[in-house]
Amino acid sequence: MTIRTAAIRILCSQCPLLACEGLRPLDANQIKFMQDFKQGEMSVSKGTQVLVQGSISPHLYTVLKGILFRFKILEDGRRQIVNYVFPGDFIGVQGAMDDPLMHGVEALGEATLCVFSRDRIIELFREQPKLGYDLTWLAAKEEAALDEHLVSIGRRTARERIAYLALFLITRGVETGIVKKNKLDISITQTQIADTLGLSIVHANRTLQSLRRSEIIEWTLNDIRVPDMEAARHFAHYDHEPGAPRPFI
Amino acid sequence: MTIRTAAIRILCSQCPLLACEGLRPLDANQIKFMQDFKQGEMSVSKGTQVLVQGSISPHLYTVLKGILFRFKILEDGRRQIVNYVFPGDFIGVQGAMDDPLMHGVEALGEATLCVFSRDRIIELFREQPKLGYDLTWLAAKEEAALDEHLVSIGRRTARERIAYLALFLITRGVETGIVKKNKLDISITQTQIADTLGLSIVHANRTLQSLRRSEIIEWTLNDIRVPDMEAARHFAHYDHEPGAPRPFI
DNA sequence: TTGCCGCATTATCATTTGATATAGGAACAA
DNA sequence: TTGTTCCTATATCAAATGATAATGCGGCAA
Repeated sequence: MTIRTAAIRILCSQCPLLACEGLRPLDANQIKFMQDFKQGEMSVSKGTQVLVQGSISPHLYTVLKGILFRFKILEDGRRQIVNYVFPGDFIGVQGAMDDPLMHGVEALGEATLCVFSRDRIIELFREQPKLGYDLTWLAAKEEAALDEHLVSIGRRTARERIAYLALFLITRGVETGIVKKNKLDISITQTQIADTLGLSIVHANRTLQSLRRSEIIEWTLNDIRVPDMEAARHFAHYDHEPGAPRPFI
Repeated sequence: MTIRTAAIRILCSQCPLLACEGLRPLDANQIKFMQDFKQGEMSVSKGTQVLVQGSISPHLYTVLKGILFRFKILEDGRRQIVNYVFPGDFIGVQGAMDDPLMHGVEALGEATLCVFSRDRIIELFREQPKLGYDLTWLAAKEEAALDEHLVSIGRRTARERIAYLALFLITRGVETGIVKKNKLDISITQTQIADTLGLSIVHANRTLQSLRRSEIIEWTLNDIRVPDMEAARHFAHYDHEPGAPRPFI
């Protein structure tokens, strides 16, 4: 659990996301604006909570590197992971602009984030309408992902759910250009899988093994492998393919 | 299943939403802009699909009157209702700006909608940055609602889920000013409740009756009644209260 | 090395939830 | 009136999932 905040070391013109296949790069003018808008950087280690449920955060973030997850906790400790956060994603808006955060965000591994000031967000809408539009676009995508998660938990069987999650994560990886085709290096525990899909940990384990034996999904602490993407998509009733390049700010 | 599209009869300056308690009214300048932006109106009857999953819709809508729901269907017919849509809500953005819709929207009863052209949405961001910001705000609220639904389906028991949904709907009703305190006139079938909460219809029925006997929730085809809101919130582990006025466009 | 801790695994048993079938009431149209 | 259709309600049985407990293994720090 380490947090290292830093002054600006990475110039926006050198932003690693600009080179990221799957992400739509900003134009020169936008980069100039963002350079001024950018407040700092933050590097965190595995397990660090970047945003804490119930706190009020004056910051918004864009993920530069690493994968994180968003979650909610009930007072009695039950946890639900609501989505995963990939490079290029923007976090901190969800829920409300000023109120205490209704969810937390934790890093799955090493991650670095770009820090913005919440107060200044309206400037972005005024001075860079296209970026404002892009923010709405990203929010719409997030909604679409949450919709799909709801279908999974609500209507898919345990085996379908796990296959769905594997496909979802790999597809997100492809979309952000951090992975090639059918294998994603990502460190997710079975407890986290269970908390994502509304299963008990024991049942998640059972189901994982069943899928392994059926050679549909190979999922370890280190990576997810899908031998036959098409077959898995059919099995999970999930035929989402990587789409248009995602904007980011 | 009736759809009546009409030329503009309601001037934006007379928009029923302006008088709606719980919604934050537009200023004169914004109203003028929206009047030009508005393309028409649409009235639909109970059961009508306003947006059809898989189709490409050239329109976006603001709900003027009535309650609708968003849902997704798998090829084999399994349905998941992902959220409910109240007056002041903006629909059609979720999922993507150009691609085929990944969800449908159906009216729970009589409803009327304000119609906008999808192509022109970028104009709104350019000319009315504050309204663009409001759209993002609404999207953030939608995400927060979906997060909460995920917690319900994933981690709440069947009884908690139904209590949660009752509270959620009543609170939404209060927020948009269409209801007073602990009773909401809304026509939802048990099948729809089941499809919202990831339950079978039989189990939804069982649970509904159990909650009725416990005097926690009274839910009929015509309305939802919660005798003791505080007790119900405690029971469902859901303590969301109506918040700041919602913007709309 | 030793001991601790996080994670995966397995077994056994209890509980929740789903599937199927059937019936009754209300609304509505021929 | 009769015959639909939609919705709620109930019963019975089967299947999926959860709870609890115990084991093993690898990493890591004292």
